[in-house]
Amino acid sequence: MENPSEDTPARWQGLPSWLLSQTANHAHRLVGDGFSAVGARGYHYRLLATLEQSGPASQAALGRRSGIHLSDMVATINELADSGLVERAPDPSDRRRNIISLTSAGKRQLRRLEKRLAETQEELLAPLSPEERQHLTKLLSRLLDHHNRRTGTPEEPWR
Amino acid sequence: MENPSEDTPARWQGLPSWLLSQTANHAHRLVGDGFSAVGARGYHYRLLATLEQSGPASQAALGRRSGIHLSDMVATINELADSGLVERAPDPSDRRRNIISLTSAGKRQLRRLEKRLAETQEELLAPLSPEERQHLTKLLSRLLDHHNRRTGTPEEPWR
DNA sequence: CGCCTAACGTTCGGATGGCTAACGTTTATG
DNA sequence: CATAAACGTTAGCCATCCGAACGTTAGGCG
Repeated sequence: MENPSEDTPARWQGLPSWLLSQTANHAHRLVGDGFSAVGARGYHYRLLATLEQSGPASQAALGRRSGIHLSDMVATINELADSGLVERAPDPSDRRRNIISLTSAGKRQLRRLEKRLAETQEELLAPLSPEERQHLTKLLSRLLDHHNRRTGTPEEPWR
Repeated sequence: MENPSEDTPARWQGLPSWLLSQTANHAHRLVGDGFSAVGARGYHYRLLATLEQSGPASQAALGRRSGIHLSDMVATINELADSGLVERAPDPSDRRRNIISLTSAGKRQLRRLEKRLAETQEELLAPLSPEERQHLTKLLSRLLDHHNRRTGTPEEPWR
């Protein structure tokens, strides 16, 4: 009795929101696998990359720049600090703050993660030609921009 | 001290995997908001839609068709059954199975969810022209197909 | 016929990413 | 000085996706 319709494609499967979610699932899985092969996950990469780019900063500032929620920052920094990839030091000029900085081990880990990430992009976009990849990127960027503007912008909202 | 680089875009933000994930997040949020306005969530819609399309079936069969994990099916059906949108009856010909069927209230709910979903697509794709929407859909479909083939195909794996 | 495997439903729990609420400490501002 | 704001922290929720385990029931095969 489970055979009468095993070939019906289900109508929602053509919806952009569905395609987007599912494709993102695959991407998420690929990225996650790549990261976990090096003992990390998305937040770790985002934080390390933000740190390298912004330099040492307070947790709150890092949260703003990386788009990681403050309450998740705590755990993320704990994990990275436990592995010696990051250092947490009190800010002498403001005792509310911790100053987080990248260690050299952290930099090395970041290099590894970037490598994985690059490989993942290849795997993710395998079936598309270079032009198609570019086109997809452009379309997605426009969508993202639009919605980021509608919702509180994640980057540079203050200026 | 948090100003020196508030304008650096962060390099990962151009990666397709990132664009995909973030855009999907927005989509997910939009869809979820639409659904929750009618007291439902994604799994509910997927199950109801699958039910209408396949007709009554066992939980395992529905799980296969809808792509919902068996262990999540239980809770989903419980919730839908509690709201009277779905009925769970033992299969007289196989005592291992429950036969799940859509009630008329369930059909009505499905109509509502479909309406929301359609509105959401509009909202999601607002900044794109019809041709661009089509192009995006096509590119995503190709990606999804590719990866679904690589991973265990979600639909019709047995045939 | 009996056994063993496989399918089914169920419960429990984990991972990831995103988010809210509360609270104490510290700084800045009116 | 007093009040407001920022900071870090803890605790918790939600949705989707997933794996492990277990008892029950059917089916296939010797």
